[in-house]
Amino acid sequence: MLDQKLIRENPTSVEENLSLRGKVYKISYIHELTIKKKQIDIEISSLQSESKKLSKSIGQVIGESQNKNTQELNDLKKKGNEYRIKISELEEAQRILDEQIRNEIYKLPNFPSKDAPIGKDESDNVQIKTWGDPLIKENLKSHWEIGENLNIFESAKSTKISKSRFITLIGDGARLERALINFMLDMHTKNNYLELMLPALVNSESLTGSGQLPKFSNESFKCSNDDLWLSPTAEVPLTAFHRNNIIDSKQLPLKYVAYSPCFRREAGSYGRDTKGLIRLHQFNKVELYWFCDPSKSIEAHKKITLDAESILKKLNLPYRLVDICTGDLGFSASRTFDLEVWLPSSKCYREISSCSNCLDFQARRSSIRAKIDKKNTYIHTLNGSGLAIGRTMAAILENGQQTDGSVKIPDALVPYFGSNILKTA
RNA sequence: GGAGAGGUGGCUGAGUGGUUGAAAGCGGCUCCCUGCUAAGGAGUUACAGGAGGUAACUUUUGUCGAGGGUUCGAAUCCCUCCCUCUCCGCCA
Repeated sequence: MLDQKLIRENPTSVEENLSLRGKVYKISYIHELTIKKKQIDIEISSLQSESKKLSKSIGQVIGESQNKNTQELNDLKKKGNEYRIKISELEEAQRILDEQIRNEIYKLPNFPSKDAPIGKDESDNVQIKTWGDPLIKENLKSHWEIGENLNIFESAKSTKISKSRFITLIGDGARLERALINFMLDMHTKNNYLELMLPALVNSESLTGSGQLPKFSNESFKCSNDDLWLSPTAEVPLTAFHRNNIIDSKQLPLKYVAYSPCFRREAGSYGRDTKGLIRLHQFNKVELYWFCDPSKSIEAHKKITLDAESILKKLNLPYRLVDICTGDLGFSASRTFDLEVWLPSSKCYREISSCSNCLDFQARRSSIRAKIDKKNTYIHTLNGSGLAIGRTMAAILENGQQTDGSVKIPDALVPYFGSNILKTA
């Protein structure tokens, strides 16, 4: 959420900053609302002050006299009643205005960072570096072909169980998924991340706090009988973990790692990535998350990205680092580095981690602060996948494939998987 | 799911309509005292927001689980919701 005070006092700069996303944002309406609301806030406060003094004086008069029905008292009470009516009218107006402002302000995305490359869409993203040698050969199999041959996952039965875009992992496939989760959690906890196992169902307030609601209600699954949704990413409960908290600034940065299943409706992506492990309604992910001092978030963003990268390096998977342009930034992000892993069958890099600095955008929505220099200050939040498990498995299958149809397991994973080769039983 | 009991400051806990943001105790902080420690004494100590000031600070509002209501005035009375505990039922 953007700062309401900034919208009220400097609407032009707000519009300019937002327009870096390559779209026009008109905020004159919300600007007027914030001005009106401020006036009402001031008026209410001064009326409350007068009314409070009056009530105290009534208390005094009653205390001093035996007779509780004097003309003086009745006049004072009458005056108090007038205050009460006036205040409640203003409070009603304030409530309506506040709701209108929230409705509007919650739909405004975060400001893009000045450091992010300016651009319209995906095609303007900037490759910062590559790591490893991309495997380029003819007759390479896709991961779903490999998976089918090895019988480690399948879709048809899963479609019967649920619908399309669900998958069942079988035997060594399930084992490999589990190995990847444990491997990543161990790596990150050794690197001073505190592991959390969070609720997979989250309420509307939590989704609003991290930015998924109200604008993207179409992208998550909702439980019809409750105010609960299937969490689309651990970023949601992680942000909500400290909602309405004032964190001791000595504890910053707080670094968390959480494994969670993620559920996404993938509305609007019909026909894309229909095969394999790339785009599913349910997938597993290990998420990294920082709550940090606002003055240190740029440095923290580099670190969280390095921490995600370290997994790809350990697994010896070729990847590249991409600086997401202003037009392609997610709603809550101010700057995002994507890690894209090489998928030889499609001869391209595919996103496997997205590391974002949200500045105080989520902290403001979720009211997460720390006392810094004696003032309660919204902290900065950063999130990054470390990594998406299903896509990591896809990359391992494709990059490790052997001519005999087996798959070489990366050395770092062998202790977790229990074998250095994945082949038909 | 049924029945009952609760939710008050960092903690324990008093407070059923009036100058009460809240007694008392513990804890915290400051100072004093004895060589150090232990013990003791005096004082001080909720939080959040707004406005003003470079700042120390001043001022104002709100807050006793949350949100409404009654009243000139609510921690206290009424309603709704959330949460915790106990018993029963169910259950991994």
